[in-house]
Amino acid sequence: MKPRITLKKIAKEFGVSISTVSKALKDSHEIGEETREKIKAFADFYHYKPNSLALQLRNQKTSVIGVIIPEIVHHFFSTVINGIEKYANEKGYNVMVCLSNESYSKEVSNISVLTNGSVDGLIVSIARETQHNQNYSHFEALIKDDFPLVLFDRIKDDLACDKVIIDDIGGAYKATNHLIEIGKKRIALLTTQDFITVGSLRKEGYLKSLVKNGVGIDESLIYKIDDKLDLYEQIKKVIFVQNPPDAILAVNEIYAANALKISKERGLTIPNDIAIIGFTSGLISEFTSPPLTSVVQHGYLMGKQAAELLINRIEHTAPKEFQKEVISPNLKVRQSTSIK
Amino acid sequence: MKPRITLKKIAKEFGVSISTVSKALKDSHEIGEETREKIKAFADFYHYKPNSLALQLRNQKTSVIGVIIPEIVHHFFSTVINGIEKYANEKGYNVMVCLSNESYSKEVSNISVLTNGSVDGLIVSIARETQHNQNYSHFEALIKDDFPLVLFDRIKDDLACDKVIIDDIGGAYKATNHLIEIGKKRIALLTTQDFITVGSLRKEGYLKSLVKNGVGIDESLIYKIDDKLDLYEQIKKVIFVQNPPDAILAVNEIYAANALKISKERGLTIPNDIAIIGFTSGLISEFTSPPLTSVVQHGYLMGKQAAELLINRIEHTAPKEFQKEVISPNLKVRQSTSIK
DNA sequence: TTAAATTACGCAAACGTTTTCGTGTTTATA
DNA sequence: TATAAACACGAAAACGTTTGCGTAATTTAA
Repeated sequence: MKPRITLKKIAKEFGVSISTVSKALKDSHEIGEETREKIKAFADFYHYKPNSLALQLRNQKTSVIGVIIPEIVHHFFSTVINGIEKYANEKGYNVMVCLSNESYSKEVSNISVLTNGSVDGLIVSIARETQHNQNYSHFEALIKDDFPLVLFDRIKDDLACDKVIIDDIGGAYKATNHLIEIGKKRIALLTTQDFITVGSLRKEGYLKSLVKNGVGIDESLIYKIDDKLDLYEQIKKVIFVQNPPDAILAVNEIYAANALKISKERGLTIPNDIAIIGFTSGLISEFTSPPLTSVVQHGYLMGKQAAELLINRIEHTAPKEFQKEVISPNLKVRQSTSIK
Repeated sequence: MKPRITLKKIAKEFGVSISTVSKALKDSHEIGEETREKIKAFADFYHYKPNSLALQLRNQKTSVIGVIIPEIVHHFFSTVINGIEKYANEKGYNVMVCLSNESYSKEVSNISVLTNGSVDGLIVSIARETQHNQNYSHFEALIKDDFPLVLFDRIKDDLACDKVIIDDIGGAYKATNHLIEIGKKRIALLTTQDFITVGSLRKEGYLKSLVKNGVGIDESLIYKIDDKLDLYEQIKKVIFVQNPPDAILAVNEIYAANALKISKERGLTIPNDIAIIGFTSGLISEFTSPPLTSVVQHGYLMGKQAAELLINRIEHTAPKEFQKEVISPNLKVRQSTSIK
């Protein structure tokens, strides 16, 4: 790479000092008109642009936001990033994305690298492994230093920072209510293992609805999918039984789409024999046949809000108390639950 | 945010010079054992970490890679980022992601911001608007300065830089051959407008296959979808005609999934009445019914290769001539083309 | 004609590092 | 005992900016 042009080089060119050049380029009236103009012309010709590292160091501000997410090949997370990027950009910030790949140690090292001065603040969705081993000391250290931090989606409630989450309980509650309204009684829940916060919250909403509607809770209808085992086989065990459920609430799109596929394989008609709802973030639900009724998650809005909270925190325009924004999901009714 | 601890502060604490502290922390034997140990203990206690801005400025190296893509809410692009991030991380680099949103001016400003010293190199997929107005001067400026640059997927052939692309011609060729092999004759092409490179390349592969197999080219079977108009209505015009095509090759997943849906609405059986293949990158094709045969694009590999080319360029371990890597897509045959 | 005001610029510190090259003190060698 | 080597540390430059302050030279006012 060709060496970039600097104030020093321009200064040498005209035999003036660096400060003269700097001021000239900023149209300071301290510098004589003639000098100013020739310096500006020269700088322009060589496309002078101030080195941002130097500026960042001097100003003690990078205008970069770090984002750490478990994975990026996931419609929900990429939507969130989109929201973050959009808002951050409007406010003059850039975005640095790091992936934890659900790994605790990667999350720790990402945080360590990013907080060495490269970013002004951090937006994080916690890795699965971290949620599992419950070790949040890397976050606590940030908080102790008042480092601007926003947690989203996968959060830890007792960490003292801004947060933005989806009302998972409400989403699952709405969805379950809907299934009950269309006459379903034996509603299976396809969820994750307990340590995944969103999974357990959605379960809570599901249970709440059952109770409120006077439908008995049948623990045998609650299936906890283990991500390490074969998905297809696990869901098969839900559907290929003597007396399959008459409805399924799945905590994500993939579970729902597989449930749909397997139900059809078993010859069940949808939604009459079995109705299906999934939490969604992607496009799959739209293109299955029949299309899947879904709890839609507004990732873009989530990203925007997270960025807003963070930037307010960075720029000290936030209230002293930490905020917790809750985003309500919608129920998008499609044919997998519309009984004529 | 609490002020971070610096060499200067440690130096003051012990009444030694900054250089002594720096050397002590690096276990230099220039510093006496006793001084060294107490400095290290102190630094450790206060979690001293060198400020990376300062290091970057001094070393004239950021170890950050800039990535500019048209959009991120797109399975293909997020897969590519995943590949970039993974490889870059292994090599000690971080990734800064910017979105052009298909806009020329946004692309220009992104490049301008990132090349002001914040990144060591750039990986870019060109915005649609740029491809349209054919103004590549912002790239030419980079190239003139020998700024490390890798273009992927949406490239411009005459720019002198490393590139990685998918063999779109080959992919469409394979797909069309496959349709002909299963006995189809009136194969429609659902493509983009001509200025989108990938669209026109895929068209080329399609035509090449028709010619090679002695199937006549019927221009009326080539449909150029306008992204600004309603997608559903445009595809409807392909299928709801007196004599619909007996096969469709769609240049992306969404076109294919919609074609499938509309074909079913019109009462056509798939694949007997009409076979469908799409270029894919996401998960939709897997969950439609029937699942869609697809040309799969290996975004992860593409990202990895782009990162590899770039880092070699940055670290001067690349050959002088620019490389052009071509990735061959696979044909994943599913039921939308399997005639028993 | 002299004092005051203005003009046009340079110096140097600051941001936080690393590293080369001293330099003064102690220890070892002849 | 004189000299050389080893030891332990500091000064300063360099990366590229910005900015408060100082200061010559010139112009203005009295």
